[in-house]
Amino acid sequence: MPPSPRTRPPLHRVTVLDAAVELADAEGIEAVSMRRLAERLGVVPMALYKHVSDKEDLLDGMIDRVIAQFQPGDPSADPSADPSAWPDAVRRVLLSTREVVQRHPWARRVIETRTHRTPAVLAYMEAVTQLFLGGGLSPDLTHHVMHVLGNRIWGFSPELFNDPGGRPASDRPRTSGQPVPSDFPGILAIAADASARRPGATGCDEEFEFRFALDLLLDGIARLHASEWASPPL
Amino acid sequence: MPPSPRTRPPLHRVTVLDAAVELADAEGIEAVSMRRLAERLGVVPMALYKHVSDKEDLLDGMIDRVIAQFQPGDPSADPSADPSAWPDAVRRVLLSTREVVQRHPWARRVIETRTHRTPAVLAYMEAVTQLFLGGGLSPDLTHHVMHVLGNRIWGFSPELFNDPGGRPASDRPRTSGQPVPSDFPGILAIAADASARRPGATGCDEEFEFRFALDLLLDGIARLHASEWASPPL
DNA sequence: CTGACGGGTGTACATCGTACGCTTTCGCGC
DNA sequence: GCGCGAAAGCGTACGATGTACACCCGTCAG
Repeated sequence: MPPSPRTRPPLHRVTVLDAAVELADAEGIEAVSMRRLAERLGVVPMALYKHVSDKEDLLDGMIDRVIAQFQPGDPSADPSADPSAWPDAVRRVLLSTREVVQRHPWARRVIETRTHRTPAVLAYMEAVTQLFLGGGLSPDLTHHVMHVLGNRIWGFSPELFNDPGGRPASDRPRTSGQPVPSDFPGILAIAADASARRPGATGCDEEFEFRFALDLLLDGIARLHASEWASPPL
Repeated sequence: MPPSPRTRPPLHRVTVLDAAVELADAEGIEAVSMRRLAERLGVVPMALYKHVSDKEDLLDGMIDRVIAQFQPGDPSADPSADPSAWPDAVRRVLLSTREVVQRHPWARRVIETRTHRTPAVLAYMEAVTQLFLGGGLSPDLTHHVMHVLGNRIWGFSPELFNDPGGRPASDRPRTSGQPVPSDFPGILAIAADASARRPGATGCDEEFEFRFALDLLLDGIARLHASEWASPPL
């Protein structure tokens, strides 16, 4: 039902979110306040609350809009054709993701402060997970590999699976839809495998994940060192 | 009475910072406002500005206090004794760092929002760098390895070396001291090597760093997969 | 005694997120 | 056409936050 014409077409969630993304791109994330955003949309601040439940929801939605630009699967390449092709597939996806994130520099910081796993985030994780599973990696290995892709020097991993990211995690109803588990068979397979291995455990063994990632990196580094690796010439 | 007794000993920078860390540990980082912190110190909010230049400086200082708990070098182990011992040394340092960060869960998020490279941060990076250099790794390889320890699934790396993290990076004078380059010979060696390889370039080649990290991980993962790796039994 | 200075005070302002209630507009069954 | 209920937008108001600015007071060097 097309909105009948008035002075200004009515706002919608995506209109608001895209305007926020645009604002952040142009003036940085700290310029994205409800008032500034409303002003840019020619509307009073409180009008926005008809489309996002609060600012957290706005930020969640902005990230969803960015993630929507990812290209998690290249449908032209059948993943099961060549079982050894998964590294290239993963490389392609991550490099394309990187390109998108670089176009929205603020997204990096915002992603790290998100405490909700929105459907878009889960869908992206599912897509990457499927690349590994489709390549024949076990759910077990895939599980830890997904963790590895987030570990870093500071001594923590960004808790992709468990949720206690921010303290209160206000239970105000999100405006975005709730994810349904069956949409994410890959993630589910991982979770099932993990809980079979550690019955009764809730969440992942972060300590193990950290050591796993660390050893993987140190092994790889030692191998490069032993083979006298050097930067390619210009 | 040399420090003549008054109702309360005067504040110092570290007093303020440690109180802030305590507050964050107890009630979460969002509880750390200038007012709440001042209240906890029995002082009026504006009094804090005699010890920190603004809130960014407060957060920088809090991180410095956390980093001060890291144990970057174990002096009992001579790093040059066994040239193949560097992986263990790195492992020890990172696991101890991880322990500290886990005691201050807010630190993870705050570190990621810092835009300044404070002396404490640089000192920590220097210490890790020295472990690799001391193990015989080339400055070239060490350089990229330091970047690797920060790359992740989302398509960005956390720009450890170059500084354009936040936009304006207010040039108000920080209350903390300015770092002097000669204190960081390891980082310096890396920078020198890098600029010799890419004359005229400013900053690191983030694109290269990302691909380097990605390939390192994918190689390691493929190797584990080929050897039919599985989680150790409980 | 005096004057500078470092630490602490008090007031004031702009900005932020958002609760609450009102008005306008739109689409639809009558 | 009419009325009505829901959706969309408006206006006011409140409490919190970071911090600029002017001031006050106790200490100490001269």
